[in-house]
Amino acid sequence: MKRFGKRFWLRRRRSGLVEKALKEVTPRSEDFSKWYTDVVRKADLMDYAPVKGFIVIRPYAYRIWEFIQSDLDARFRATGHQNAYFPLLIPESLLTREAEHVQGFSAEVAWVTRGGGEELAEPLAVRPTSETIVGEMYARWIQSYRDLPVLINQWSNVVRWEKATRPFLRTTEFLWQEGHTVHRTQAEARAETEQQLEAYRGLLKETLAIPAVAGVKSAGERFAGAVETYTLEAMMGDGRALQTATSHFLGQNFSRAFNIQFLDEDGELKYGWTTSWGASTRMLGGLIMVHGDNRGLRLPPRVAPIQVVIVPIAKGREREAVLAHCRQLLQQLSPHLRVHLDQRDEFTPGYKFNDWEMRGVPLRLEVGPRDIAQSQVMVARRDSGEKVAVKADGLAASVAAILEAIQDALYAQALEHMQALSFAIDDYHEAVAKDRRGFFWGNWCGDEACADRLQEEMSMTIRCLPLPNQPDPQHLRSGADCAVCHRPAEHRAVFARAY
RNA sequence: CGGGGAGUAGCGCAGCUUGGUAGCGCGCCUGCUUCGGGAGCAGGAGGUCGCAGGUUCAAAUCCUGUCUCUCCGACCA
Repeated sequence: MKRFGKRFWLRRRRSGLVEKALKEVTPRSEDFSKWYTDVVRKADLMDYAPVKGFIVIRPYAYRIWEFIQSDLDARFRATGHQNAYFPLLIPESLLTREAEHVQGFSAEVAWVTRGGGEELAEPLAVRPTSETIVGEMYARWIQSYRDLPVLINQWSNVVRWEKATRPFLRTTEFLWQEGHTVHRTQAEARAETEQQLEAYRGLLKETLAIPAVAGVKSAGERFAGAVETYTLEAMMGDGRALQTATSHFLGQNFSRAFNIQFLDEDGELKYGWTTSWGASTRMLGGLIMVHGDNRGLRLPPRVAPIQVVIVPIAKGREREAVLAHCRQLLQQLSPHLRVHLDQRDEFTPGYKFNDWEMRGVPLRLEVGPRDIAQSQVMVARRDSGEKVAVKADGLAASVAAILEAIQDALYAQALEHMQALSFAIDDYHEAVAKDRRGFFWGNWCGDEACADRLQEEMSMTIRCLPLPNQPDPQHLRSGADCAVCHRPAEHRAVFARAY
């Protein structure tokens, strides 16, 4: 995707298109990246902070995050998890205890070396994730099999010094939740890992209207220190993949490193089996990139801070009457829905239409003298642009039904998009014909050399080895060879460019 | 971290080549008229030219450094 030079904009200016183009965002099809950065700023989702890679999450975006939080929190609680909070700073000696783990994170850890005006005896790491400090504490808390399982989640911020950052998708500091559990048996820990992946899948599908491919990460893409990493890969509007949540089976790697031992029923001292799982504010980026369009954001009703906006068409003498009517509507709908009445005097209805569309409000009610006279309101859907008259009688029910329909329609559209850009391939070069846009399902021999070749030649990675029930466009073809080296293949894999 | 592009009013930009009083559009403020897809007229406010050094009588403009954004790669949620 290339940027447009001065000549391009000069031409647009002369043609008179520039006025509109300046107010709108860059069309999505024209330059997806530019579109994305335009949208996150113009919809007041974020602003850049003074330090590289840090952003301010503005109230509108934070509200969406809160909906994600409460959804996940409910799911976690329903499966017996509790929230707790562990410290931000981790002593160097703790962070370095699990060999693979340190190696994976060392390059992106920020260190605190001074405090109270003095050099610290031991540098403190700003947590990039909390397995280590959690492990240290769990070792103290766990003595007996009767103490298991430990099912704790924490909502926190973490810092990873990234080289290239993008709003929400990859910021130096980000908000997330990280669950950390300890189990008596391997089977139980594995079940936990899968259960939490399902929780994320539920959030994505039911609340965020985002379909995803569930799978296992290849060894090269695995979380540092994990035995197995499960992932949900969603497809963005431009066909690239986004890892939206991960769930790790950590085996006994951390319990051995941190001495998380328990005396089992049989009198033997055993190491616990641990898991960790997380989802971050990156999901906000995914939400934007999956559903957004040329007019801006499109929010699924379940996470829309404002589900319904009422725009009065209040002109001349009828002004007060219309506003009064709108206030009444607001009263009527507010108990059931998140409704906002746009009473701003300084903007015309047309301006407000565009403004709320940019912010992704799912439904707009237009109320003018004509509607009042006919006992109706005009209802405009953000997802389809469709505008219809709806009877004032039973409006709350009608509106609720339309919101449900929008929620479903957004999921259906996203699913259709993912399916349309999912291809079965025999050889990785076939991706070129599709401009490398989409999920390419092919066989893989399991050799990292093939993954490297894919990376070098195509800038694509192995997103995951899909779980058995996933929507493979061609289903498993036994006996096929690796899409890269054409030796006998052991796995089915999804290849894609990723964020 | 490598390679491109860019930082001038809230937003989008011109001015820089050839140093000499900082501009335009939108937005903002006030007033009036408006209001069914980004309203009109009149008046007005707003800028340490990212930051720090240097050259010069004089720097937005030339030189050096630095910070930040952005795109394409490499590394990760």
